[in-house]
Amino acid sequence: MASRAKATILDIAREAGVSKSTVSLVLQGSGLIRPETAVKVRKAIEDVGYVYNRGAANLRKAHSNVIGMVINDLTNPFFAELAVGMERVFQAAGIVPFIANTAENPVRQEEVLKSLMEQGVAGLIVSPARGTTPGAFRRIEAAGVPVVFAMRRLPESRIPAIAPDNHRGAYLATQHLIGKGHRRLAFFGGSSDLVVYHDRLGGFIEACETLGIPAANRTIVEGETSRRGGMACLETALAAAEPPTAALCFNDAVAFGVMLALRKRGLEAGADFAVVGFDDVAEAEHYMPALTSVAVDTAGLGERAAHVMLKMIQSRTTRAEDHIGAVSLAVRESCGPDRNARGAGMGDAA
Amino acid sequence: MASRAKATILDIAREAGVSKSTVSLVLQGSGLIRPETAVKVRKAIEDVGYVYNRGAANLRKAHSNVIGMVINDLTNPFFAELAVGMERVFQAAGIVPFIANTAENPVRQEEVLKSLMEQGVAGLIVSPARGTTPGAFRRIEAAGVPVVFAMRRLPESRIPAIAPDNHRGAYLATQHLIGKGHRRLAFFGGSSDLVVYHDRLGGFIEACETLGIPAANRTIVEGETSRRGGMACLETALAAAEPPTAALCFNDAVAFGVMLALRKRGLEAGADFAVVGFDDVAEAEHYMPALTSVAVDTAGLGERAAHVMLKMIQSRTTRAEDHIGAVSLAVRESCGPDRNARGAGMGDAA
DNA sequence: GCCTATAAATGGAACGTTCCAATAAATCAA
DNA sequence: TTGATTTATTGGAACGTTCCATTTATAGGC
Repeated sequence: MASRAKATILDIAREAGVSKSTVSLVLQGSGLIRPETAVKVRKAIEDVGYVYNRGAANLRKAHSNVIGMVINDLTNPFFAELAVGMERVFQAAGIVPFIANTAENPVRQEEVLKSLMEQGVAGLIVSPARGTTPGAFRRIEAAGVPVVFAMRRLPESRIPAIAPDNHRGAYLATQHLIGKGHRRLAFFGGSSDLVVYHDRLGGFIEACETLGIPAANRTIVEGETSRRGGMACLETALAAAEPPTAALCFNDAVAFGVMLALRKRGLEAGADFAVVGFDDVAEAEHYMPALTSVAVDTAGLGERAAHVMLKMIQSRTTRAEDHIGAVSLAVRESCGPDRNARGAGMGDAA
Repeated sequence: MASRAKATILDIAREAGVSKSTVSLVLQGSGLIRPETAVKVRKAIEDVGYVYNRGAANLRKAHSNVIGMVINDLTNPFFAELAVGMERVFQAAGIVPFIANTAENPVRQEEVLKSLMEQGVAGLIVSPARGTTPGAFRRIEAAGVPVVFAMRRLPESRIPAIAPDNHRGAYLATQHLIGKGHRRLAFFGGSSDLVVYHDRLGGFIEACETLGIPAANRTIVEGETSRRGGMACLETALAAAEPPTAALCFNDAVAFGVMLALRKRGLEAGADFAVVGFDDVAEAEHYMPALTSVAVDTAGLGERAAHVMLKMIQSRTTRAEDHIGAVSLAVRESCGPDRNARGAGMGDAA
């Protein structure tokens, strides 16, 4: 039924023959009201088709239970996995997080953050869009709303970040490639306006230097962090006089693109050109050939970020420790057989 | 700057030496205020670090500009694409949609819907979770909040739905398989508590009947709508005495699973067993072998759904026409060469 | 019986906006 | 000058909650 105008606690009160205060108490599950009264009120709530007005409540309480998750690219399954990890934690805490997508666009991000703030969120978990300006979170910090960065962070910011050990992951992957006998390596994808980029590229370079790959034998191609970007990177690199024989990719999307481009050229990932991805999304394992990738425990990091956020809200602070998650290399087929023992043909797949 | 307590329009008013009403007018971009006054007020807004309290505003206006998108499985790129299509439209309209994931869980969905309603959304676009009870939207309808279903709909519901022509899509795909010479067909994945399932299965069956495939030669295996589900379906089907030689899958995720399971058995999708997917997600084209799939123009349907929603909100109605989107079959490699001309070897791919 | 302690329910003042009706200031017609 | 008209600005009452301070009812102790 429900009349046209929305029902309020006053309507409930009238219906149940009690005061609005009593209804409010029932709504909050207070133990102060007599059970029979509570039952009566709850029946009235049902009868009038009441829906709680959180906006009005927050006006008094100034303590919303809404948490915003701002994601830079929802179509990248990596971020979807991250979001799902966080949701698990929030769900257990009885909180419904609202997800918003920025599509890697700082302007859009600005709008999204503004909207979330206006909505009165209790906290924000953000994977900042590429090209986010350093001041983008100043107002939010000033407002005292806790923020944590997930997966990505900003150059100089006091906002806590939850991210994998990108440097080490890249180092491990590069080391693996060099161990396989590759001497001309490439780093594909990403752009230097991302802190993660420098972390990962840094690990790549450090491994090269430590293990004796001179700068002349290193190809670095920036590019979109997408399949398309990966395809472009490979084309660029293969056009060189002495092209690389292996590549560490900024992320799995780029790696898939590289593998695709290889196939287009009649080359086989693994046998003809080694490719390693980063993030280890679910598909990596099922790709053909299966993609070697740096596993970062995406969902685990999402859970961690959510926990940190919960703790910050609870302790009313805007500060927290960074968390650097452990990484490991999931070795599969895409980085191919050992080059030192070449000519042997098939077999061997890590 | 910004003091501990949140700034309100009264603080701005004091700072700018005007009344709160004037500030409110400026905030709403009313043309009634003198430009110099507006400038002064805007400066004050900046100075005090004000953030608009939409909850308080909605209390008066009863007209929020928040739209909720409730998605049953964000990790399925298909739904992520849908969400992105909608976002494009809403962004142009200056609206920030909030996305919430139900993880295919009706209980979770209930919570999510409740939370969104309490937040005072202006409208809801929902892809209902599997197993949603018919009454799940009764309260929302009673509250007069416009709802549209995207991709999925409920058995008996007056809520408008935006979905592809599932029946026809399945018919086309099945027809194609039969045309290729297959005589024992399977339908893999999905479950009968989904309306879409019946639509797609219906198309499959109609094609079989029309084109002379007797019921005895049809295998129908329900299963999870995921890669895992697809793998299970194939195993079940191949265990039969006279196993099928081709399958139409409920969606692409299932199809990928089937292809994976084929590979595990040393069989090749296309050559040894034909598989066709549904939805045509971005990866389908890039898979190995490339997946034949029913293309539904996901992003387009998302945009359509968003437009319908906008129109409903604008015209204050809760009714709208269903929209059935056109479909087409994207023929690729996974359905293999023509069986009638078998033994010829390679060649032919759509 | 009265007084006190406890339990249960209540009225009213906030919270931060919007919007109507009203005021004040400026302009114009006579 | 006076009154009418337009242009800018303003006070105050709402919106639907929460929560404090009270009130009212119930029980217990003597």
